[in-house]
Amino acid sequence: MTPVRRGQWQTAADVLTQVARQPGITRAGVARALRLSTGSATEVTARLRDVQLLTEEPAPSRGRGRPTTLLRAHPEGPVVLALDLRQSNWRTAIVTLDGSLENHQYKRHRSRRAQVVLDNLRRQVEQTQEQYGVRLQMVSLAVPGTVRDNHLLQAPTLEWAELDLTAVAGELPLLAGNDATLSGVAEARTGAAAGAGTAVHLIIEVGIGGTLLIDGVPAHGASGAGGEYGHMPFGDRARTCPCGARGCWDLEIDGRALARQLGEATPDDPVRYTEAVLRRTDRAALAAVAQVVSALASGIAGLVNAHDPDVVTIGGLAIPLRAAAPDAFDEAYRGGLMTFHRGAPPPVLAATHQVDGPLRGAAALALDQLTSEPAIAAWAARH
Amino acid sequence: MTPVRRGQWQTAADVLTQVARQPGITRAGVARALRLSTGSATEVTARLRDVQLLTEEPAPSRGRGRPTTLLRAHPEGPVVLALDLRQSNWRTAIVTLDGSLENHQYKRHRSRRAQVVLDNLRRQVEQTQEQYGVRLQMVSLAVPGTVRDNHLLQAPTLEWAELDLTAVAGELPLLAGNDATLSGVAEARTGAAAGAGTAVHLIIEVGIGGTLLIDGVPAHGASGAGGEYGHMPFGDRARTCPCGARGCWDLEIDGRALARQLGEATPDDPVRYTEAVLRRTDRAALAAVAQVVSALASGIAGLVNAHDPDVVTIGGLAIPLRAAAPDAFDEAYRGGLMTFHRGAPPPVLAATHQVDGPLRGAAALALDQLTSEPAIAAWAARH
DNA sequence: CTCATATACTCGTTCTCCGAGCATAAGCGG
DNA sequence: CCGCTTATGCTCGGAGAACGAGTATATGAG
Repeated sequence: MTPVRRGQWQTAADVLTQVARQPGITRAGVARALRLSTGSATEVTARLRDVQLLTEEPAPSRGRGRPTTLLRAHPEGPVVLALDLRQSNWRTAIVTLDGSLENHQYKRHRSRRAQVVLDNLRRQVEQTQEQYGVRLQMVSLAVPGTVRDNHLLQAPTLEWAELDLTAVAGELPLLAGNDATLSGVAEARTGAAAGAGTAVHLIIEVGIGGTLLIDGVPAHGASGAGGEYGHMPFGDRARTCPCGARGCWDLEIDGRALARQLGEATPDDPVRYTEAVLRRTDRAALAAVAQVVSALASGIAGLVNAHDPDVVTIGGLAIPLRAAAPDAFDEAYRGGLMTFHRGAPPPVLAATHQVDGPLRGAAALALDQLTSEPAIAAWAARH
Repeated sequence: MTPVRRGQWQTAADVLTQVARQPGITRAGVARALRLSTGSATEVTARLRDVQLLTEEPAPSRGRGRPTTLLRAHPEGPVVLALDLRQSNWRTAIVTLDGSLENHQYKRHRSRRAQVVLDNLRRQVEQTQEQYGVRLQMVSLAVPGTVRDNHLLQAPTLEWAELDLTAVAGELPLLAGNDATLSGVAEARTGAAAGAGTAVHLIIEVGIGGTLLIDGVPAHGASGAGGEYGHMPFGDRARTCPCGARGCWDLEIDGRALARQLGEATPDDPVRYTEAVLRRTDRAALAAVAQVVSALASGIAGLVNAHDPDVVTIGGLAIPLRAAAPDAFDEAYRGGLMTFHRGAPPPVLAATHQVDGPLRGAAALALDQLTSEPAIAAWAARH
């Protein structure tokens, strides 16, 4: 075995990163993006073919010139299993090196008990391992809760206790992350925030989740629990949050807040409750919605002041909420901005990936690891 | 001129980055840190000597073995002029490639008018250029205000209007940044947050400034205005901030907040006023301080929830404020944390760089540029 | 004084990438 | 239908960086 030479696979890794980030890119396109000479492009792609990382197929011609090739994942190349665990169902897909998702599956939970669900996920991993063998390199898991070092610390929608997730992947490396964070990654890579240097992503379901993204990379914090914007004290200090803190923004912007405004009981399912309130046309409902939308927008303005993003993306219930009270949103948003931001406030865009967001984000972060130089070098050493 | 070869100076740039980040590091130490073979270390240092970027001097021996050498800036190598503009004075230093500050100067403003001050800074740059010639590669400037693309947008303490700062550096590249952000960089590189992957730095003078640091790099946002944590709506929405927004945290944690608590007029100099209140021992003053400290601590807790930092560093008046009411601080800090953070809350440490922080941070960011591969390659091409 | 230790220097080898020149596969226009 | 244009791919010699093995050197320990 040859020793690891400095940067031996660096350019190859760069090529794979391009391929993973821009599915369907051509060989000539990669060469342009990385400023590779045609000679280098030939050599690098040949090397990647040799070690079963990529194949090439003729690209549909676009104008004059010698046709180039599309870079595709090798049929014997490495894959990642992406899992998205949701409240009532879960999704899986196989991610290949060219960034495409295959073998999409959607399954409902029969039982929501943690052990049962995790066993099902574990079985899925085992099945995938049987099917793909050593090609399966990694498992990437999106979870609706706070994740820290592959431990689930709290999951309000699932109502699970603290939980170690590593068993799901068995011997394989696991990459567990918060679903809101991962959907932010998807937006920043291929969605509404594509190309943004700094982006803030927020998603309302039960409470609010989100993440700060810098060049497409989430600010995951010391242990992966970054992005819990719902627990910043933007709200009324008199209210205590289930998280243990007081005045959390969370309490001001979802179905629970609407119910409070309307003097109704705290709903069991805040998402459905919110959707129901959004269908109402009575004055009280409209006022409650406007109030919640204002709380959302002024919090967003605070985050814009703090982070100066190029763009803010919103997902989940934030989209219909804003749509229901656009004026209240705009007023509170602009009103919460520092003066110098008001000239050209960062746009607040609806997320383009919806249900697929977490899965695609999980896929993207896993591919980041798989297309890193050491991972490529390790794979190449075995072929 | 040879075309830029991919990574031609990459290892050399890595070596210089090490030297700049750890002043006084030895050649053997760099080789260990970068996992270079002894042969490569010999070659790279020789190359760096040849192009007048480094010199070596015998290192004081530490134990057995052949003595190694200290890597020092070359006497004819590139330098940066670091400037720290403060309310009543300004500081300068020359920064060399090995990260050391030379020729420290401290000057009081004769006039605080923007044009006069900027002219003085400009003159300093010109003098430095006369003295150092082409060795002077860049000017790095710390300013007590919001900076965006080398424009000063607002500077409450200086009471200046919006202002273009580029003229200060003349033809040279300018790197202007907020002083609080830069002092955070200093903490993250060589201060209390050294080694932290994610750090939050906060500093109270008039209002609160700060930054989120990821691997020692500040999250500067789309245009360099990131880190304005003082303008997150942690406070009372009834109050309007000079920044244009409402409920800003800023209004709850400095001398203006103390005066409001005490029913006194808004002070002209909130810093001195705060220091005076901190010397008082009457019940009203103690209560006001406790209130402000609580507002500070619960805001910090919110930022910890959001960013999950390894460590929080505080500077300026935040240090004596916390010292004056440590119990109020701890209670509000812990009380504002999400439950899972309470087991091992990130430490809130006093900044170790005090007045030198902005200057050292400005120096560090400038050196990041100067020790980047393209800058090294460009310099080498001329020697 | 000798040995152990840590580091520095030398040199041949390996490997990647480059650029120049040539080859190739399309579309375009007469 | 045949050259021309255009974009891309392939080949090959060369440059340069980094490595490893071997050797040299300066210190401390016993």
